Amino acid sequence: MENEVVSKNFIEQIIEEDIKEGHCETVRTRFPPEPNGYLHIGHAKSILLNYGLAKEYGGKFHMRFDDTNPTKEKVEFVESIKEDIKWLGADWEDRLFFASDYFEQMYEAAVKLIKKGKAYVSDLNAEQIREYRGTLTEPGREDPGTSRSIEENLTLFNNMKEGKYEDGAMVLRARIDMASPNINMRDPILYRVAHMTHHNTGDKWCIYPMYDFAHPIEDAIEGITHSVCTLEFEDHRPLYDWVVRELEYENPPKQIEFAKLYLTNVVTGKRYIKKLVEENIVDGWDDPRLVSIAALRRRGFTPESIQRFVELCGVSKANSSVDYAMLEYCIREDLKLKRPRMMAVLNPIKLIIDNYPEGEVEYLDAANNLENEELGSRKIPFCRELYIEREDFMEEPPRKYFRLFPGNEVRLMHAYFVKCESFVKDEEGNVTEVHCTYDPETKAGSGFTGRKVKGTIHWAPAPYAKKCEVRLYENLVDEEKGVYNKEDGSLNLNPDSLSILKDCYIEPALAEAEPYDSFQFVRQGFFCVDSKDSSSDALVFNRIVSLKSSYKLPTQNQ
RNA sequence: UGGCCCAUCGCCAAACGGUAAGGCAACGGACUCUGACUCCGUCAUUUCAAGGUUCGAAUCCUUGUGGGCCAGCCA
Repeated sequence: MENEVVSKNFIEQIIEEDIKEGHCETVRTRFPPEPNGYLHIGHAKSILLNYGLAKEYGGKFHMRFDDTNPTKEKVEFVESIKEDIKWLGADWEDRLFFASDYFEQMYEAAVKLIKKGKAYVSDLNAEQIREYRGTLTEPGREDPGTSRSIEENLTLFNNMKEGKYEDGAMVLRARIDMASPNINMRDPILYRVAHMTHHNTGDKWCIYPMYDFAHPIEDAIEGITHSVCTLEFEDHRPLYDWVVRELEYENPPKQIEFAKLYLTNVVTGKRYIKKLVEENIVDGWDDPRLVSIAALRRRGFTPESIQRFVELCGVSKANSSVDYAMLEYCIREDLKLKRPRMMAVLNPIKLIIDNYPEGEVEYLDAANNLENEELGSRKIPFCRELYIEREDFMEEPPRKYFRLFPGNEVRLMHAYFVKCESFVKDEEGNVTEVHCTYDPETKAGSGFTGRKVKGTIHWAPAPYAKKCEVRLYENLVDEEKGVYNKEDGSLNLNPDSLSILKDCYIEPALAEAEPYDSFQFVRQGFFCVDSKDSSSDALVFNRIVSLKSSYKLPTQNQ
């Protein structure tokens, strides 16, 4: 790991060049979300990228809410966003900012532009503005407002601020180039009127700056050196640079764009998730099948696993979609050595050891994680009646089936070898009991080497095991058909995305598990106590991820 | 059909004119008290295509092709 050669991504290369050439001594980056929704895995990339860059170059990372449009923003979201970013491990220390704290400076900046003849008030309505803007292939036309004098513009803009106009009646526009092939440069709107209470500034303002005007100012005020954003803002860079230049900032920030993170077979669109929530297809924005930060946390993902994932994905300008398997790899990798490996029987069937004395119990020693001694050990009661996984017994086994079947011997993990002698079926032909004999000489830890078995299965002691609920998850959407329906754009939902198993048995040591605690359930995967629906007397576990398996039951193959 | 951006293995992604890293996935095999882990091995004679420049091109140029973004008083 220490010797891992990690090649620099293109942003690091730009930064190193900038430092080398003396454009800056160190870096200052920021994550600037609008508080209008919940964060998801895609935002994690941006957060961790910006935070990581600051750390890597000994710089500072800022948290900044880009709250310039009160019609879309809510405090509820600023709180959830802060919580998610903290959880992810991006520490902004005392550098928490709000774009709205700079409204005064932005207003003054606008006045400055007017005085330079670089901005004017327009009384065109929204529809007219659109008409005048032209199209992708035709240039726009001059706004009649351009003929106003500086004094008149100053007065009008002040009137806008004073609340003398209705929403939409007037806007402030930059004077750039109505014929530019880049539509963002066709006299973009700088300020609009919105009589609306802002979550931070209340009713102090009734004019609000547009993103394109506000963002470069925010960056410049905070001394951001590299303003990292996603690809769709590439066309805005000339405008970003124009604002910074016209306002004559001394250390102009540099905007750099990278490609967003997309995951395969995952739903991130706000509209879609909203619909899923409303139709009760998912259990809120933190449903474990979603990839919002809150959902990943609830599912049992760790910040470390997400950090690693983002790191592994890399940063480039190519639009791409990362395989979900990569995320699974990262969480398995993170939990592998950190978590106890316990036994849980998800789909139980009784196993009776006929030659084990009735009523007797012995407490077996079991290491919690054979690959990490620091995790210690626990005792597991062992007795005559156990539960084993229904899948681990077959009356007529296929080839290469190493588990229990009549006449076959397997190891009960942490316990003894048992040999299947017989089984019992009900009237419908379902196996209800498997009967075995055990060999006392084969006790775990005894050093027995007399013979070997091919299979080791897990179990839970019937009288001592605790019943619980386990939820298994698959992709929310159909992997075969693709995420979206080609006809109407709706989601191709996977009907099996959630399976609830209510009749599961866990070994007694697991009874004390608290919300967010996670474990490996041996041979099954990693599981986490659900933070929403679990209680101490009715535990609910979420499967975070299954273990990899090179064996498929033949029945599953068809 | 205006402008900007992108194209390297199934999926990410390096390579910066000197002869295609790495990870995920997959597939063999060894090991195994998890059919897990670990280990060992396989996996791009070729970089969207065609031309050109060069002793030498994934890298530079040209022309195509494919994909993304832009016509909010959203960010």
